[in-house]
Amino acid sequence: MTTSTGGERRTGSETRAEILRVALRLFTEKGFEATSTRDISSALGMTKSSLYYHFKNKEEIVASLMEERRHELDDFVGWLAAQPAAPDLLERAALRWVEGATPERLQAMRLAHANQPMMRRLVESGSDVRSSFDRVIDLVVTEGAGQEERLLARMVFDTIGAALLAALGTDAEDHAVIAAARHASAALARATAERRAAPA
Amino acid sequence: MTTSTGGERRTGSETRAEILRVALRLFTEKGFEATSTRDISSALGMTKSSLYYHFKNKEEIVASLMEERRHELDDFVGWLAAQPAAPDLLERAALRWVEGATPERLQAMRLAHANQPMMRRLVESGSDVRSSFDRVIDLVVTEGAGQEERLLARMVFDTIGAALLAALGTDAEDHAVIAAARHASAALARATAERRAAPA
DNA sequence: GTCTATAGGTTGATAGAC
DNA sequence: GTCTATCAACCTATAGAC
Repeated sequence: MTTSTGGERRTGSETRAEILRVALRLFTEKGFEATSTRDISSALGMTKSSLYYHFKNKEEIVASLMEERRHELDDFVGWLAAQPAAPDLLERAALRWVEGATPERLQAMRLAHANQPMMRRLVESGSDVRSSFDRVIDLVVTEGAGQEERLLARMVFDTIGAALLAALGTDAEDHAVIAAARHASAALARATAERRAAPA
Repeated sequence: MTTSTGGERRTGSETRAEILRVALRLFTEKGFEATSTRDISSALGMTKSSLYYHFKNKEEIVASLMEERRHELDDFVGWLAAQPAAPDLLERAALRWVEGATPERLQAMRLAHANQPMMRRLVESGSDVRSSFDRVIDLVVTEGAGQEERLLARMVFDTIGAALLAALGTDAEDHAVIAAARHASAALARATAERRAAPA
């Protein structure tokens, strides 16, 4: 068992993972720009320079953090693309996405929320989480859908994000966040389906 | 008509408002820490020093930005406290809150979302938007409600936040965001009411 | 792999002239 | 009210010894 407060012995290959763990916490709590490389290294009991042995620069740390979570979404897109069209596809898919949430995904979302401007920069420079989400929406929305319908579909999928937002500053635990999100996804998806069946 | 790109003459009393307008845009786009006082001043066609005539420091600019929006929430709490208890109070109150959204409020929320860590610091140092929201939830939730019920009530009220999150990186306009939020609030509130009537 | 030392630059903020 | 000039503090990142 190693701690992040320094002093413990580390085997070489664990160091990178520990840097990521500490950086994730600090970037989420204080923000990317407000967290210096010194903050990270001293929390680990090492010097700034050692960080640069494991990562090319500061941005690569956060990029690595996000890439870990990237595959989950791609896998989900693969599954979704293989599903036959059906009226309840939106609800089924959203629930699958929400219920598949792991603690790691929640933490990554907290990181992204706490650092929106830097995530935008990261997207512009290559790594792309959001365009994969565009695909999800395309697959789940009726053809020729308008701005508002697409927005609502996004909300059905991102109830975890919404729940995390609502939980900010409270002591709500992960399981409560996920339970609330599942509830919200189901309610929103059903309301959307009813609206399709009987449009105004 | 004055522009933010500099060169135009300004009367003295307008300067403060213009600084706020430009800072709001930059803090939202690039983030508080990534926006230097030089960025703000040069966007206005003045020097950094002039900024410090109008504001004590950088943080006071963003504090001033948030305080502008503060009264809206307090007014709402006043209205809500005067309402008699009723089964549909949650839905009515949430819809009132969502439909009363102004473009200024949306922008302030975008600012807050884009700068979560600095907003937390700001809360810790006095100004308090979130504790007012606690009062809203207290007034709208059944007595002795658990973590999850409170979280869901928060989500019913913060569908604008959720819609803004879903709209990130898209070209969705304010009216579409509000329309989606209204729809979501109604659906979530109704589902919550049904659940109360027939608990699992 | 981790260290010391340091380069090279930006930042928020102040003093004081006009 | 706005300017010029300046500062100390801090930052990311690299070079090179061990």
